[in-house]
Amino acid sequence: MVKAKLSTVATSNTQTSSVKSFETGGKAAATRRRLLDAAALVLADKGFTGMRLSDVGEVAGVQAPAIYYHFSNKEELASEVFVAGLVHCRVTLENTLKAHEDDDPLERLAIAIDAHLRMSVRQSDYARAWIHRIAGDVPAQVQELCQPDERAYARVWARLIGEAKEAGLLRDDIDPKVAQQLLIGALNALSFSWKAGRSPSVDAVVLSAQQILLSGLSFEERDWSTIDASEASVVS
Amino acid sequence: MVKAKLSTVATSNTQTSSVKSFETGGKAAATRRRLLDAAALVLADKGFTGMRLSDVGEVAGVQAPAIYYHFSNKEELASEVFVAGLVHCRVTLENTLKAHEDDDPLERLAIAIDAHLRMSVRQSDYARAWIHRIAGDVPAQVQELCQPDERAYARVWARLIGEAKEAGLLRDDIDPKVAQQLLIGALNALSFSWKAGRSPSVDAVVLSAQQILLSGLSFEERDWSTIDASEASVVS
Amino acid sequence: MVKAKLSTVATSNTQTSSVKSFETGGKAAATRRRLLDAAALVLADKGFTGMRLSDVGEVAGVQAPAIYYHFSNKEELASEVFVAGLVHCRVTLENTLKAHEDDDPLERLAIAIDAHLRMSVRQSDYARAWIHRIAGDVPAQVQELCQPDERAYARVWARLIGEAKEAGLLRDDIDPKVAQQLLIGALNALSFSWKAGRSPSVDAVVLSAQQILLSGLSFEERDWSTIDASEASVVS
Amino acid sequence: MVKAKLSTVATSNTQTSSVKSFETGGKAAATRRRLLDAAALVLADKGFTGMRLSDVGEVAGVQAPAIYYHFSNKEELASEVFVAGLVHCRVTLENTLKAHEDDDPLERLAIAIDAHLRMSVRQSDYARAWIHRIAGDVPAQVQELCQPDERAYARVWARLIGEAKEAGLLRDDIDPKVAQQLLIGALNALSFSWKAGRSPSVDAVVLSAQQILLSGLSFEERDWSTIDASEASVVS
DNA sequence: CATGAATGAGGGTTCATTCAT
DNA sequence: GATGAATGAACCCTCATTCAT
Repeated sequence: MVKAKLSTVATSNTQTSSVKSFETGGKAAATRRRLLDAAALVLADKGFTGMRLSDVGEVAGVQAPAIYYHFSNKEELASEVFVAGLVHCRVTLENTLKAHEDDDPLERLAIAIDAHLRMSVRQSDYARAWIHRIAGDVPAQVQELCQPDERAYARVWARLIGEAKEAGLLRDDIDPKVAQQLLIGALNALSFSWKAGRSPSVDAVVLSAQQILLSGLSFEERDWSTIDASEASVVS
Repeated sequence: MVKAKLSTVATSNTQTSSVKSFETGGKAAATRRRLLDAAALVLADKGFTGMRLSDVGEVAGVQAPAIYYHFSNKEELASEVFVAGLVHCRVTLENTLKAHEDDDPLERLAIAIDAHLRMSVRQSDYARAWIHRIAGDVPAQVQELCQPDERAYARVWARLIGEAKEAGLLRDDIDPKVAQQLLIGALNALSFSWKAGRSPSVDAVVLSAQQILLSGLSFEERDWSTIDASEASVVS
Repeated sequence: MVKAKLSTVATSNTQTSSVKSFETGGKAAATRRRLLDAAALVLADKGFTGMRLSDVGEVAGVQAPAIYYHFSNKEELASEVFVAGLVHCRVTLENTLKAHEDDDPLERLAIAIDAHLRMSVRQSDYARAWIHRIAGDVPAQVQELCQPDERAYARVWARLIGEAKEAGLLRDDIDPKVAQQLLIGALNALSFSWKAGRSPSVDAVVLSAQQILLSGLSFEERDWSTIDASEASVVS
Repeated sequence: MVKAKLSTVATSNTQTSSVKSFETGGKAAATRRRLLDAAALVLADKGFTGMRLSDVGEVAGVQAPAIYYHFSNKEELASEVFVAGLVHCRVTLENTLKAHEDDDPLERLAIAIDAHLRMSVRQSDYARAWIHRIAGDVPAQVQELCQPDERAYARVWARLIGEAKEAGLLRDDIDPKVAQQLLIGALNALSFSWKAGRSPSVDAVVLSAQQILLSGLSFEERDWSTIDASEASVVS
């Protein structure tokens, strides 16, 4: 069984697939990728329990048992999708933030909000897949496999909020943990409910979210409409 | 087959139970209630797909097939739970707001936040059940049955936000629809991740949420720590 | 799930089934019995791995999933058949021997040979089922469940051989353990290859087996043709 | 597709392997042999139904599909193993007996018992494989392919017993057919249950078996402990 | 001569659902 | 009003088998 590194998969979603046979060398890797993509798509709108391997196979253009050539079971397939999504989001976020290392904490938060929203809204089923995973329908086995990456992703946000707090930019009476969960929850809800065509533009969503969340977190009054992290998110 | 109207069930949860045998007359209604309670509990932490009728039966103290005497299928049972939860939340919210009709829009929002969080965190499996339902694992049939009540609940919040906007209390550059989704999403995320004992106190969560969301939505700077809707939420 | 005691099942095979509803009270017990009978039949000529639950269901007159109402899985079903067979054989053997407690060891061995052969050849699929189990195709889980009863059955024979040895009736140079395995193996082979109509009569098989094995084990020269345990084996 | 005659394979096992690359010319034949050896090993302790081609491949050091270059399906592979085992046993036995042509029938039987036991216990997975096959888990197709060789092997024993009977050495009241099945069954049971280290020595097993079976078959009282066929069995 | 990749049939098992009692 | 017993659809997964390379 061929097993590509997760990081490859995680970032691959944003690349054109026309070069796959050149880069990854071989049918297996391509099929594996298609299966992950398919699983991400299905997970994104059915959740783990609702995902049938036959659906995944159909989307990927293979029979269901072919999945077992590439993954040892449903749990492993789903876990890899979740992990790939988490890693993709975190890496993208980290890269984006690295390009704004010298900005002040609030601006960095604004950039993070921008990046997270654009990723989950526009780009990847992987991101939507793991956002769904919050429902308790994920078996313990999968939960364990994802936990390290979930924590890693959460730590990025915790650090951002921590920076703001240390800089004295956070309102009093705000519990940082609550702030963090509220923040991520709010962003996920937005990406979840966002539907192309029927929702405000992504730009509008991003701007509103920044406005509300940053003014909410901090005393500082600024105009976030000039911040843009979109060029950075292309990096990955 | 005995079949109570949905509204009966929905609102019954807000009444004292001492009169149930008088009003609804007997064993059937009692079992029906136990099944709804059981289903709410199971839905709250397994979601629709993850809920097995045998689990519901076990919690309710009956065999699974007994469910079919009271509900025509799994979908109907779940729908009634969701609707009951939605109605309960909406009615409670409306009652609470009615007691603060003369307060200004931001205070009313603060009260709504308080009420919503306390309901979902502390009180009812019904509320937690429908909050979970955001995951797409609910069949279309169920979705349709719940839609009217979902919309009704959403309208309460839409009105609150609308009032604030008309009063000129909302920041510019904030799309009201986005604000609404962000708000509810943030609250649901908080109730979702809240775990007795391991999380900050409910009071702390409420306060932080109010602080962030209200300062985020409005230019006004206030201290929300004095607002308390808890006496109102006891009404239901 | 209704669960009859094994001993009931074990001995039930030799009773007329016309009274089952009177004795065991209920459809479940009857179906359970039919399933065990069916499984015994299938196991007897396909072995564990070769047994399909659909076959068992068909023979028993139910659908395959109905098996799960009575047994928790294939292993449990098979184990119960094996154990029932073992218990049936052992109990029958013990009862038969009890009726010949005062006979000398060789006569008791002759009686045991008679009983074992008649049981496995003529009466029960259960006996044939566990005789087949010698093949290694039985999962460890099943093996463990049967081991106590296998050992108990083996001990009966070990005791018989031990008695003969202590009475000085066993030839020198015969290892008792080897003798025991040879004995049981020989009997099982005979029951295995025996086919109604195409083989010598059961009486002839029994007589030859006694002749060979007892003369083989002991110096004593006797005529075993007068021994008959058949009346005893009706006991169970 | 290269397809060696069965007899080639069957007898090849009895030749020294130092010349194989010369005689059979090449990689294909070597792999074929490895596959048969592997299949014999797996069949010996899992039986036909329990044998997976992937297991065979793994033992042989090739992938499962490679089997299809050498055999047309699972049944053919197994049949060749069985036939090879049968032929090996028969040829060895015949050679051994040829060296004792002038001995009296009982001595020849003693030698045969010795040879059979040592072969199955010590030497070959092939022998153990076909002994297992007595379980009915072998499909009809395989059964048919093996039948001629099974009969041929059985005839060797039938002849030995026939000789004894004609020489007046067999007890009365012994059916020759029953004697034959009892004999082979007993030997197979012994080889089956024999486990290196935890069982009596092979010598002890052989001696006990001879003692019991020969004294059982015949009136003659002898001491079989001096008979030894081991030098003959080296022939093969 | 062998592998990589995939297929298709089928097996065990789960679960919503039914129906007689 | 509820249970006991069973059904049937569907799911995950295994394994013999195929075929291009």
